Amino acid sequence: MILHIDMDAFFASIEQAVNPKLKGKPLIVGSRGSKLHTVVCAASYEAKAYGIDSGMPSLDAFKLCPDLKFVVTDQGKYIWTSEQILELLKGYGFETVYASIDEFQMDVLDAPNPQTLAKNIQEQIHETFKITASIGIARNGLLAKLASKLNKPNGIAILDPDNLGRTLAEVPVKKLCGVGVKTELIFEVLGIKTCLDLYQKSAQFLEQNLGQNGLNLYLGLHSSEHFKAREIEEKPKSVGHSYTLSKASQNTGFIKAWIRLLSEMVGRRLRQQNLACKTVHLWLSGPEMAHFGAQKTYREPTNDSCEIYSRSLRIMDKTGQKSPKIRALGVTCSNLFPADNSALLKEDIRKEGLIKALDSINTRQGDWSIYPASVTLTRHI
DNA sequence: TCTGGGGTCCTAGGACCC
DNA sequence: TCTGGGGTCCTAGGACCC
Repeated sequence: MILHIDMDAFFASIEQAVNPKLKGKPLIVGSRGSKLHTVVCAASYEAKAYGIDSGMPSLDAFKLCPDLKFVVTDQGKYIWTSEQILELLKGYGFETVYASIDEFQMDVLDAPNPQTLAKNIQEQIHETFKITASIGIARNGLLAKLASKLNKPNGIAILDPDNLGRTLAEVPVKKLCGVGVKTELIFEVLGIKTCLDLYQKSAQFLEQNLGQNGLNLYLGLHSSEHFKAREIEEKPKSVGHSYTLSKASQNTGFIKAWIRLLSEMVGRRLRQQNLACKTVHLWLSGPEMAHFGAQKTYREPTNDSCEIYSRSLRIMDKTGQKSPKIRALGVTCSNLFPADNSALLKEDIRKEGLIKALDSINTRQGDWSIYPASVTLTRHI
């Protein structure tokens, strides 16, 4: 059996646990400082009672509940808590993996009473962190994850041969991880409405109609395979940052300053993790240009923000437009390798030394103590 | 007054090599 | 000059998740 442990309103619950003034209050956590120009990252259960949920524009959330409390995300705090929870779970002696920042899976093998185990885990998490978790139990990861959503918050649900058919018949297929808007549309045409409808289709039927995605869903539902371990320590496959401007801009200098800033942020993260990238991906979008994205792979890996910036600019030239109207933009680096800090040329050695010095100033004095002057342009217009 | 930001995986076609 | 077959890497874009 697999236990899927899903934290309830994770970010919002942590903020309430840390700050007693927020306890019992409707609260949202937003991804950015300007509280009317962001979307809801997490909503406390008090906020959910007003119909607020993650993904909703914060403006709409404030309309539903004017007294809403607002907190800006603090990723460091959430990652730290997530790691602590993983350690706690590993203490039970079963193989446990990280599924996302607020989800964990535990292979409890043939534990005699998984429900009691789940109850103990919930209590220990609550005692330690003052937050709650919902737990799903089933014979594989996909079903366990589905089960964890059935009794939220602070609930336990088990899917076993006794209740599987009955339960799946009540759950819309959209609830299943891997079924998004597009897949749901295809299912509608095929007459698949509930998870049970999907469960009863053959592998061949699903592969014919949905290709690999269909086959994966079939396997996810029917296999009793061991979950795919994804360790928290695994290195990322890409690192990126993006930003949406408050209104579209045609000012090339301003746009370039933003690309410089995003390149700086990406470069810093690469250096912190001792990685370098071969591929740089720049994307731009605006009212007249739904989405322009292009990537380029270079022979030499880099984690120098300046180099990432100039590679981005070369991609920008490919838009073929002189000064396009831009509303949102992003810089992402992929094709990651361990950084090789052994420059040979005199000039490269100097450059490496300079970057190291700047990074150490920012580490000691706080982020953004020192940064390229051109970045200040992002604030002046 | 329009809905952020961080990711992963998959597919299909082109370029190029042997 | 034209033809097969096998394989890798790169790019663009789609779908999905938290």
